[in-house]
Amino acid sequence: MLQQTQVDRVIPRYVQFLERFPNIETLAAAPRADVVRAWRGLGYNARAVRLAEFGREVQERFVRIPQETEALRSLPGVGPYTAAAIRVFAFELDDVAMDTNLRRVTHRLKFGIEYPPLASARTIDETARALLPRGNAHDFNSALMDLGATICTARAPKCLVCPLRDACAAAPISASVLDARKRRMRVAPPARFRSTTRFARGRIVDRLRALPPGAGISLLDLQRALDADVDAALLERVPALLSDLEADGIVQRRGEAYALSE
DNA sequence: AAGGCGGGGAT
DNA sequence: ATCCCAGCCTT
Repeated sequence: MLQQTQVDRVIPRYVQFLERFPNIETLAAAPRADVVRAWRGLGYNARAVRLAEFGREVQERFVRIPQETEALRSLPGVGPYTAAAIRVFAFELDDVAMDTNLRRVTHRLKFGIEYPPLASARTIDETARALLPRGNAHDFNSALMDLGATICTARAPKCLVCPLRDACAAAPISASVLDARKRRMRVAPPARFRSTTRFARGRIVDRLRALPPGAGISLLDLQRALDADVDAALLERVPALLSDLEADGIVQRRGEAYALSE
C-alpha cells in the first residue's frame, strides 16, 4: 500500500484491510476480486492483484514470509524497496529501504540540492549504506523517512529546524531556488489529468468495484455510467482500456459483460 | 532507460 | 492548479 502512496492515507485502509485479511492464510484463500474491492481509494490497482498473488505464492512456496532478499524479490509486487522494508521493519535486519525520502535526504545531505542529480542511484544507495548503524536499521530507516516526510520535504524543506542542518551539503535550501532548478529540468508540460487514460482506467475499475459481487456490466451500460465523468474521446477508447485491464488481471470478460477478475 | 499505472492531500 | 507520494513491472 505504501508504494507511491502517502502514509496518512494508507493507515485507515490498512486497518480495514487487516480486519478483512488478518493473516497470510486468509489472504491466500481470498478471491482476487475481494482484494481489489478492499483496495478502493488507494489507486494503482495492479498492486492489489500482486498482493493477492503474493499471498498465494508465499503459502505455496515458503509457507511463511521469507527473510532473504532473493526470496522476497522473487515474489510478485516486491521490488528493491519492499524487500528491504520487510527485512528492516518486520524482521529487524540490517538493510536500507531506499524510498523516495531516503533518496532525497541522502542526496541533499551528502551531495547538495538534487536538481540536477549529482549522484547515481547506485552511489546514493552506497552512501546511505555507509551511514547505516549496525543493529539499528529500524530506527535509522524510520528516522530518515520521517525526516524526509516532515522536514526535508520535496517542495519546501524546513532547513531552519532540521537536526542535520550543520552536517548537510544542501542546507539552507531556499524554496524558490529549488523551484527554479527543478523548472529548468522540465521538458514537456503534462496533459490535463481528466483527459488522460489513467483517469478513465480508474473510473472504470471503480464502477466495476461498485457492482454486486458476481454481477457484470455490459460495455454500453458501462459507457453510459462513465459518460458524466469521462471525455467523449476517452469514452470511445473504453473497449481498448478494458482489454488492457484484462491483460493486467484486474478485469474479467464474461460473454458480453465485464466484472472484476476473480 | 523509459513509460505506464491512481487517487488524494499539501501548497 | 500543480506537485508529490514507504515503487514495480513491462517494453
